[in-house]
Amino acid sequence: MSINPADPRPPYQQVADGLRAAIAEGELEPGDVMPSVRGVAAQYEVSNATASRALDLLKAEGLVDARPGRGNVVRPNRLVLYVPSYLSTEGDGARQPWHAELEERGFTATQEITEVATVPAPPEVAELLKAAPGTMMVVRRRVLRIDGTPVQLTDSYYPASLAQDTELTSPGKIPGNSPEVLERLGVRLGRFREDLHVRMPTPEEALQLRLGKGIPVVRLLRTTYAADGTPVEVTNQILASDHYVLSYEVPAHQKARDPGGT
Amino acid sequence: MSINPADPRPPYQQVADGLRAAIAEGELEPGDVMPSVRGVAAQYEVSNATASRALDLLKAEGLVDARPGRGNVVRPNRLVLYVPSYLSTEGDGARQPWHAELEERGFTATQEITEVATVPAPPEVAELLKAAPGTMMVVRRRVLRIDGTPVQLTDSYYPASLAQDTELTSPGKIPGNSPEVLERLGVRLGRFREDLHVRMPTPEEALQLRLGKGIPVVRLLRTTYAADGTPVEVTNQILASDHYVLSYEVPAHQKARDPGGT
DNA sequence: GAGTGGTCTAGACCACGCC
DNA sequence: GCGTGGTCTAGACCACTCA
Repeated sequence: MSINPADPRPPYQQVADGLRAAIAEGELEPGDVMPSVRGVAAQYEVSNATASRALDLLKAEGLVDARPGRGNVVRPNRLVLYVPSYLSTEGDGARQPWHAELEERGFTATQEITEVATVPAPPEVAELLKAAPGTMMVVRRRVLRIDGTPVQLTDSYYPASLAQDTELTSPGKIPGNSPEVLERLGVRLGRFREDLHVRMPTPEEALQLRLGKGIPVVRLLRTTYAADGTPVEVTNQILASDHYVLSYEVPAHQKARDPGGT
Repeated sequence: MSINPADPRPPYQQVADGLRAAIAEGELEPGDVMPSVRGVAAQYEVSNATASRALDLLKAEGLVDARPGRGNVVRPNRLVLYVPSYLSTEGDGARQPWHAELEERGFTATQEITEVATVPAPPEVAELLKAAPGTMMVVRRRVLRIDGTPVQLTDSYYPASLAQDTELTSPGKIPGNSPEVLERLGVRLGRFREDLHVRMPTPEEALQLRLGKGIPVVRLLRTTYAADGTPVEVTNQILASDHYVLSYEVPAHQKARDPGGT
């Protein structure tokens, strides 16, 4: 049970391989504590720092979570939010909105409005709203929490011309989700468009979403269009990826995205 | 230009902050080489290892890419694939499939079929295809490359009953994308469903997709349903996230996914 | 208090890219 | 050959958790 000096792979990677295999083969299950840094060092006959480096690798892969003073823990599966972009078109008519489903499953979903302000639109938002850069927009920032842990940062932007002197500028919660609110303002809705980018979090995002090492974020830019094609809202969401499965349905009469061959 | 011992944040993070700020403020642009490890160590008056650790952090964030022998480079933006799940429903009729768009932009898209085999279905695939676990399926594995660099690993599974003795079992390329092939086999298509998971790559995936540190992957599970609701294909894709923006359109008469308040 | 992870230092060797 | 990143060691201190 030690490293192989003939192997071209550096020792810390060999150690990481060994630990990873132990997880893959079920010797260690989600929630179990890993052998300690010093234990690993002794077992593989490497220095303390090298063992620690190996564990760092597993953290960066999202496999392991460090709890200082307690140990390194095989990361438990955290997925709770299964999020269909729109509810099934089949069968049984109107279902509950997804956050109600969460409560059925025993979770508590809360939302905090952190800021409501009128600001110059960020360039990307301005472009999606077909406005000149720097145009003033109403922004509503909020944090969505499941059982108290933040899982989503959401900034919604509305053209000031649309939102001024409406409930959208009020600092408190507004009943209904944003499509409902827009319809209440007399907007006939046309379609939504969602652009997804995936990347590692900024340190700020990692802090706000309490992300462990090795957990990416999804940046979801949703543009809401009125029936006449005018964009009326852009929402910039940052999702903690370990809490989400995003699900989309695409009707078959549209073309799918497969590359040429099969 | 050195670290602050009074700051509770460890030195390597302070150093990382300094370097990150230099990037954010445009002192360093994408493609520029960072100061060397030894240079950073001298500048901030920390040990060699600590400076290296700071740079490791930036790598894990996907901000920096190491080129041994040359230096650490501010990661250039790599996004090339803007991928609408289906083409615009507006206006100008049939457009080119997305890979043709790529070639218009001067990229070369190639595809290699790495394996065609009949295997027991992985549990997740079996479930989506509403088959018993372990049912035999035809799998077609392929790698999609842009200008030679692999950006997507794709495994398509078909029920053996459907695929047996058809072109789907042939080892070579099949003309047309998979919806076209399915229709050629007499399947009337109903809808597609795509489930997206985001995580860090396994070492194997990182190797195959040549991923730098700090680049997550998207796992996209697409199920194709026939018009009668029968699932006829499941595709398991692993996407290099730094090459993709995924884009979806959702008609407004469906409900959007916004949480309760606004 | 014993064990844990997190961090640091100083100095060393290697492989690689470039001139 | 020189500078680069990558890695290693040995030993040290801190903050935290748990009993």
